[in-house]
Amino acid sequence: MDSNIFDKFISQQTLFANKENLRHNHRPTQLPHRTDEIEKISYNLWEALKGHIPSNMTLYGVTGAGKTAVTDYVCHHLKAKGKAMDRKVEAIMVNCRQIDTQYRVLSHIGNSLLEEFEQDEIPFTGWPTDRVFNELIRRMDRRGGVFVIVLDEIDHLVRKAGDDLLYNLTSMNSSLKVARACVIGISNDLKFTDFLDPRVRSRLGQLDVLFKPYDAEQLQDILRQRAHEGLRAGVIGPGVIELCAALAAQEHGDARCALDLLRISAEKAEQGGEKLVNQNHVRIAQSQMESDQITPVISTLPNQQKLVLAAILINEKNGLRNVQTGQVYDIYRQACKHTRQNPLTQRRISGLISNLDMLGLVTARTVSKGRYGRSKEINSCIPANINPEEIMANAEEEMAVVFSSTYHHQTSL
DNA sequence: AATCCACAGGAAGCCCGGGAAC
DNA sequence: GTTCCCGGGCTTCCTGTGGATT
Repeated sequence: MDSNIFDKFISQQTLFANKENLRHNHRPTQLPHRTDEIEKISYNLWEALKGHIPSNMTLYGVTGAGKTAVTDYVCHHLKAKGKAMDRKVEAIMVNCRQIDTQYRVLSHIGNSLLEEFEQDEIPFTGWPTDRVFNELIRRMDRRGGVFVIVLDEIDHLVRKAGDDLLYNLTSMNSSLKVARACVIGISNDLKFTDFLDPRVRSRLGQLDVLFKPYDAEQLQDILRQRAHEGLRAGVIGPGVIELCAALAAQEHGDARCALDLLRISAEKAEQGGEKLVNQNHVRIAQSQMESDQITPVISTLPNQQKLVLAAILINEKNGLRNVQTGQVYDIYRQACKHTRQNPLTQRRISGLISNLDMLGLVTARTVSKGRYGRSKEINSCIPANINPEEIMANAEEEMAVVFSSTYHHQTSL
């Protein structure tokens, strides 16, 4: 008798009706508590269907407040209506966290406009940026119609690469002969326009939409609606939705987080062969999510970054909190000596620490200690249920040796 | 009020690897 | 080949700074 390792999963009954519906990047049929925002955005984009140029927009709000989902939803409807009305309307969404330089954004948009018969992709490097820009203009004109360019996580790009891109994109209409374009910027940071050139600021901020974070009750509605589409009827135990919503509400009302919690909880219940998702599954899901977020980030860190992180953790293991940059640098130098590497400069390490801060692995607050200088107070934010040594060990063997030897060498002092 | 610590963080420039164009 | 451009990692040099101490 053949037995296959997958057989047991086939016979196991699933709690999901359609798991996709519980993913945060899924486009649901409706978005509860966002009717006003949808109304504002769609009213503006309605211009595109009339062949006019819609105003540029900026959407603000914390992560998981539904900015991306709403935009995606509206753009989807816009394109569908454009097709139905035989109007040329194109919406292009770019995530500026992944595509985070001017060159890459322009070439990405340009390449998404490739006609089927065309082969000439814009190369990922090599061209001068203005040539990429001109090529983009050419392609847009050839296609014609109105283009809605959505730049998600735009604050990230501006911080990193400046506002040249926004300057170029918002003044695009003067270069375009046939086509028309408008820009929608999506930002997690309310004050990101402070970094902008005033001209760009006024052009981009023609229309602002503020997304308030969801409160716990609104999150419950969202979860119920998604659960209705994604899970089988009656598999949710008492208090589960409420708990997911409450936990996510603590995380500044992050709907993305709430959905992940619910989905992973259901997965946990299913793996356990249970017919009902209970609150305990939510707790398990929550702790798994914490480590799932952090583990891959650490293991893919470049070597030097790992060393810096190791230096911070070594301090922490010795019971030192609120460590200063200089202290971290000292330990880092020792670690380099230990592994016979050339240490980088303190200036660079300072930058790497800020980097770790942005990744959420540590917190680095700049504080002034008066006479005793101005520095960063650095603390790790790696949850207790994660063993950093293990993650480092999973990464590269060389690095593991570095880490565990410095780690133990230090702690034994 | 002046001083001064221990850095922060900007600016400029170098070097490298990748690629295009001539 | 040579010469151009982009972007990332890094260094060097630099000016700026909050607030305890003098």
